[in-house]
Amino acid sequence: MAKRPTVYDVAEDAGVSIATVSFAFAKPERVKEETLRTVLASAARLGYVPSANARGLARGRVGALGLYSFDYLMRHAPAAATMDLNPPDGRLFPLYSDEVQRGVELECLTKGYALMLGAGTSSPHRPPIVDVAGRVDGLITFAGAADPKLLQQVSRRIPVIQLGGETGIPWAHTVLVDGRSAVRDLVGHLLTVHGHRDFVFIGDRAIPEIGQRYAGFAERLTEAGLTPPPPLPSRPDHDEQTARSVRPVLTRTPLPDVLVCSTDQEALAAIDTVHSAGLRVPEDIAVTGFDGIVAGRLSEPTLTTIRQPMQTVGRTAVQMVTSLIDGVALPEPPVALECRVSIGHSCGC
Amino acid sequence: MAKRPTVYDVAEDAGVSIATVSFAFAKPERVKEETLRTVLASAARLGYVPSANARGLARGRVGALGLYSFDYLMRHAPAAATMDLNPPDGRLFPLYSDEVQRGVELECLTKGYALMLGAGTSSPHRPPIVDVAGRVDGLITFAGAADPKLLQQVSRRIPVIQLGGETGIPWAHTVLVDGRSAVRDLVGHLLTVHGHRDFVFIGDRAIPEIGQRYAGFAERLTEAGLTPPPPLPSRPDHDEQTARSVRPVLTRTPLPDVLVCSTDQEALAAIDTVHSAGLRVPEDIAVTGFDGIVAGRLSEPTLTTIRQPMQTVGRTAVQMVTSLIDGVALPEPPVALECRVSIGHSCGC
DNA sequence: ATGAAAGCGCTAACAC
DNA sequence: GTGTTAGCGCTTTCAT
Repeated sequence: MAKRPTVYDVAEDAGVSIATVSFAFAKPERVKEETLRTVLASAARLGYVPSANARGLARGRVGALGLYSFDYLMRHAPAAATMDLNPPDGRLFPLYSDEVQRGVELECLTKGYALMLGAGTSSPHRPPIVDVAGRVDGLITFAGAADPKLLQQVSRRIPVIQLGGETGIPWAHTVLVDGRSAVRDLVGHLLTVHGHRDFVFIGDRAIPEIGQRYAGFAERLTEAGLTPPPPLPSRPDHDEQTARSVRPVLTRTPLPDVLVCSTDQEALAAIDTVHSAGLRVPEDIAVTGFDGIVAGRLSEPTLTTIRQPMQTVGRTAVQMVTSLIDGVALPEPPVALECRVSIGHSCGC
Repeated sequence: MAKRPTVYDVAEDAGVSIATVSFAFAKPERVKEETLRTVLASAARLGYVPSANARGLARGRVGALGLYSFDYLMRHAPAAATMDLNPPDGRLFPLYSDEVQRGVELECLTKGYALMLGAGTSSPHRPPIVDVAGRVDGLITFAGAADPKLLQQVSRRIPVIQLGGETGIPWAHTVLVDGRSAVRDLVGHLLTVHGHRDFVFIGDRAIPEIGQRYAGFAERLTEAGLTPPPPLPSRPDHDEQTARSVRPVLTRTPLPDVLVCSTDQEALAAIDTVHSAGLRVPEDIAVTGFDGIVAGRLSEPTLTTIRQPMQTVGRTAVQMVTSLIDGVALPEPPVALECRVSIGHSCGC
């Protein structure tokens, strides 16, 4: 690690100017064949690795995108190495956000962008999201992961794409997913195939995406001549909160037919709650989710859910930011990605 | 995106010098209370986002680590959005490397480092790994993912940690996993619990980690008075190659008792091959793997395997690079992480 | 075809 | 406590 060689070192070693070294790497055709060879040879011998930061500074573009996720990532760590040895149940990894991230990674690679994740030194005046933003040409963030005020500030510097969340925010574009009609389909399945009539919805309608799902739920029930119940409060990242909402429901007589949950994580928590109340899924009560995460396929019973095209969501986001970076306007109105009902055993099928 | 505000803009707006702006963010205590407020207010109003690149350039450290993975990531993408809607079988994601990556991500976050993934502009003279290396303070790479020559070159500039692969390479440190004794345990299980005697090993002994696994295999068989067979050629990322090695084995009379595979991916490919030959696992022949990936728990039958502490591998790597960055020498000799046998149905249990 | 020189945005002495 | 200034390593006109 002695002293990191720079253009100057290479230039001196090759007996040329730093400009020539720069050209040798950037526009080889502008340099005489022989000079090129000399320069490249010196570079290789010295172990020259160009500083992408300096290049970024000089050019005004660094060639990297940023992805900012929830910090509850942190909570999904095995506490000790021995825990890591027991096959995990998928309740921790991979989650929805991980599959989206994978899509982002893939698209970045194909497009030749490096991807910057998470964040650094949380000095009081430089919050993580700002830190990431300062390192990249464009930013993708999960809705709700960062303070909207900061996001807005960041969006004055670089394009920002939000995954999920409200559309129509002037300073951020979003990738849309059509959860509403998928939930309509799912409720239709529960109504017609299973003959369910007594529905419970679990989830926080205040989250825009969940609001859409609830809308689909309510619409379909209304069409069937039923009165949609208000949603029961719950959060995907808070199993105990979900349990608190589910428990009272399980004492009703008669039991409702089905718990329609706004995410798979909540559905899995609900199933746990049902089980610990001594009841069975789906015999006593059916449960459905939304997302299509891996854990839903490892659960007992397997989860009936709605699958989002998670990787495609990530890829789409990358396509959107890179367009904006290149100064290309996004198509209006934005296309909403399609979801699909995925039948498991938890609905009674 | 108009014009990105810089320290100069903030300084002018706040009526101070750029140094004061810099201090306001870096060492707030060194600035008078009132000045601090003024500066922060200007910064907020202008939408100032500090450039991490410029800071990195000036300080000689950027506060980011790099992770370089296999480029066969690219092949693991759903070809179309509709494919993405069908619940995947886990054969594509998450793989071994994804779980390790997760560990790297988590540890980076807790340590306040940003994480740079994959790479960019493959100009002929700036290969991806060099590109990543030019953006970070330390690099983690999967063994075999990059050209050793380039790695060596990079290691002159920043510390490099290799995941798996040979130890004793002077220019790179590696995270060790004790696969050998775990395979010994697994073979012991197959010998004593199932009474197997006729073993087949599938995997490429030339890959250092796999070589270790084969060593454990051979040792344990020898102890039991059996003669270990030579390994059958195979690669984790090449199902057809695995199939070609397995097919001839299935025509032997009598059939071998068990196929001990060097990775889960090869084991899953082997199971497919057995099935398409019209045979059953484990009734006709048992199969075991190594790694403990998610797909092994979704397969039919579930896979008996050896679970690596994948997240811990990633976290350990981060701890190692950051130590090196801070100028702290690594303990000698390196500790090898422990693996554990994970029983599924594919061994006959 | 190659070199000289002016930045890119920020940090860190050092001076006031 | 705050301002001046010299770089950090590279790109990029503009000359030659």
